Amino acid sequence: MSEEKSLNFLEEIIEKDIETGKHGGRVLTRFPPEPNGYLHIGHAKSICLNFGLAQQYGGKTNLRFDDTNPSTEEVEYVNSIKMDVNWLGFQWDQELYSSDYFEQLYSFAVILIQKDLAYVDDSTAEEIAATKGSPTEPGIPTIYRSRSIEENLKLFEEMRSGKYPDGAKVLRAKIDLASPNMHLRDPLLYRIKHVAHHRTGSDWCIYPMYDFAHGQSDAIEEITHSICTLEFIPHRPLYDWFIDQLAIFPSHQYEFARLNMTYTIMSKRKLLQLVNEGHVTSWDDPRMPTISGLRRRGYTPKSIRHFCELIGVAKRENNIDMGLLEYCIREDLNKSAWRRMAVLDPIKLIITNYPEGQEELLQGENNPEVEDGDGSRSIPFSKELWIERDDFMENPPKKFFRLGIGLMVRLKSAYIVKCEDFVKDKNGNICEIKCSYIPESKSGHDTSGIHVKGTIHWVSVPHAQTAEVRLYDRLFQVEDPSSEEGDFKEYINPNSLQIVKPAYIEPDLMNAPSGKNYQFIRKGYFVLDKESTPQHLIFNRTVTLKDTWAKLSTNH
RNA sequence: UGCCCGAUAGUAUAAAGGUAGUACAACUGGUUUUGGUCCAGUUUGUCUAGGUUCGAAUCCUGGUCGGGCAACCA
Repeated sequence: MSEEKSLNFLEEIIEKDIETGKHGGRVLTRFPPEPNGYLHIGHAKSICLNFGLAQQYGGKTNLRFDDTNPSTEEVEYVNSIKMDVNWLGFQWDQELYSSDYFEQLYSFAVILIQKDLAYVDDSTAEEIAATKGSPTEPGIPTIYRSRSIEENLKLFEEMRSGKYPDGAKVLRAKIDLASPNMHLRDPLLYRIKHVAHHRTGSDWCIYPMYDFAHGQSDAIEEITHSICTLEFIPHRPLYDWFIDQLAIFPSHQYEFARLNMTYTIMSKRKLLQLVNEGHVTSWDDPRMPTISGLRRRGYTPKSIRHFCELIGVAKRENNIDMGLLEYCIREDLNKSAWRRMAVLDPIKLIITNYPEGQEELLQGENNPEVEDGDGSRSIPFSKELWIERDDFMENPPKKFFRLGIGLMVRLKSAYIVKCEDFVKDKNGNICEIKCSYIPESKSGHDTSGIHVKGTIHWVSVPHAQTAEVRLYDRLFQVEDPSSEEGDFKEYINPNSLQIVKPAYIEPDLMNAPSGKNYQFIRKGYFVLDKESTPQHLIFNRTVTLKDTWAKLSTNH
C-alpha cells in the first residue's frame, strides 16, 4: 500500500481482514439490485464501491438480482441493469439471482421450524402489526406462536403447495417479541403470493422476504464483505441471527451512507412518478439522474467513475453538490471532445469588404488540449456569417470583449473584424451587423500586429447546416426537493429543457457519429441524441462551459 | 417516550493522542485565437459543556442537532 493515500473505512476493514487471514485473505463482494427499476447515480456509487474494492484487493464481484418480490420485478429491468453495469466499465464474476436459491431457502426455513425457531401464523397483516407493539411497548404473541413443530411443518408445506390464498398465512421467525430492535420481533420469513415470477414462473406461490433471502444468499455465495446502505443497520442483528442459527458461511454486512445530490432526487419511487406523470419523457430522459439518462445526456463512464472516487465513502449523511458531477464531465470532455462551432441564437454578420461570392476553407484544430490539435477539419468561410445574438451590444458596457460599434473581435480560426454598423428591422430589433475584416489577420498567418481581447464563434450562412439542440438544465429549482414543504413535484424546474430549433452548425458536424462528444466552442459539451436522424440532427447539451462572464453580468 | 447510526470550511473527505490537510465551490491575479483550459495565490472549519492528558477533531461523560427503525417492499 502507498503511504500517501488514506483509506476509507471499508478499505481499512478489508486490509485488516486480509492481514489477519480472515476468509483466507479472499475478497468477494456483490452488487445486489432488485430488478424493479432503472439504476441511478446512487447505484453507481455502490457499483464502484463493490467492484472497485474487489479489484483493488484481487477479489471478485457477483451481480446478484434480489428478485424475491415478483409483483414489482421485470426482465426489462434485469436487462437495463446488466447494460448499465457493463457500460460503467465493470465485469461481474457470476450473474446470479436470489430466485436461484428458492429451494435452498425453503429448506433453511424447514430447519428453523424443526429447531422451533419459526412458526406459521394465520393472523392478518393488521393483526400482526397490532401485536408487534411499538418502540416503547413490547409486542405480544399471537395464538399461533405456540403451534407444534409438526403442525408448522405440515402447514408450511401446504403453503408451498398452494393450498392457501394470498395473505392467509405467513411464516415467522420465533425470536423476541420484546426486543428493542423492531426487526427482531418475530419477523416475517415467507408470504403467500400467487404471482408469476419473471424467472421461476409459477413454480412458487410463497416467496421469501428480503431479510430471509439476502444474508443467506450472501452465505451461499460465500460473500466476504456484504456492503449495503445505512438504513439496513438495524437489520444486521437479524442477518447475523439467521447465519448463526443455520450455521452457514459467516458473511458480514457493512453499511455506508447512500449518495444524495443537490437539485435532484434519488428515490426510485419518485423517479417512477416523474416518468409516469409525464414530467420527463422516460427513464432515460437526459434530465434524470439514472445511469441511462446520464448516458443519453452525454456523460462518460469515466467521468462517473471519477465522480464516485471523489465523493468518498463514509457513514455520515451527505448531499453532494451537483457541481462536482459537472466538474467531472467537463474535466473528461475537455481533454477528449472535438471542438466545433454552432450558433444557437443567430444574428447575421456581413463582412462589407469581403468579396461577394468568395469563399475559402479555413482549418480548425479538433482539440487544443491534445498534441497537434488532434488533427483538424475544414471550415468554410464567406461574406455572410451567423454569430450569437449576445455577442453584439448596441451599448456595450466596459469590459465587453465582443462586438459593438467600433469594437474588434477575432472570428475563431478566421479573421479579425471590426464592427462598423448595424441594422434594425421595422420593430426596432437588431437584425444585421456590418463589419470590415482585416485580410492580414488570417488565423495562423496573422501579420496585422493587432491584438484583440475577444474571440467569437461563427458559421458561414451559405454553408450552415441545421440541427435541433436540446438545452438541459437541472431538474429541480431547489437544492433538496424532498426536504421542502409539500409535494416534491412542485419544485420541478419549468425550464429544465429548452429546445433550439434550428441551430446553425458547421458542415463537418453532419458527420457526427452517435455517442461522440463534442464541444461547441464557448457553448458547452454536446452529444447526438438517440432520436437523431441524418435528416434531422438532434444534439443534447451535456453541460455548459464555465461562464465567468455570465456570472459577472448577472451579478451587476 | 425505546433502540440504533452520525456530527471537521459552502459541499464532501483526510488527520488512528502531537503542524487541522485535500478536492470541488467562491474570490484575486497571470497565460490564452473558447470570458473555456492551464498556472499562481486568497478566504472559509473540528456541534456544545465538562473531564482525562504535558498535549484532544481523536479517549470518557452529559447535552444539542441531523438521520434511521414498528411494509405480507428491498
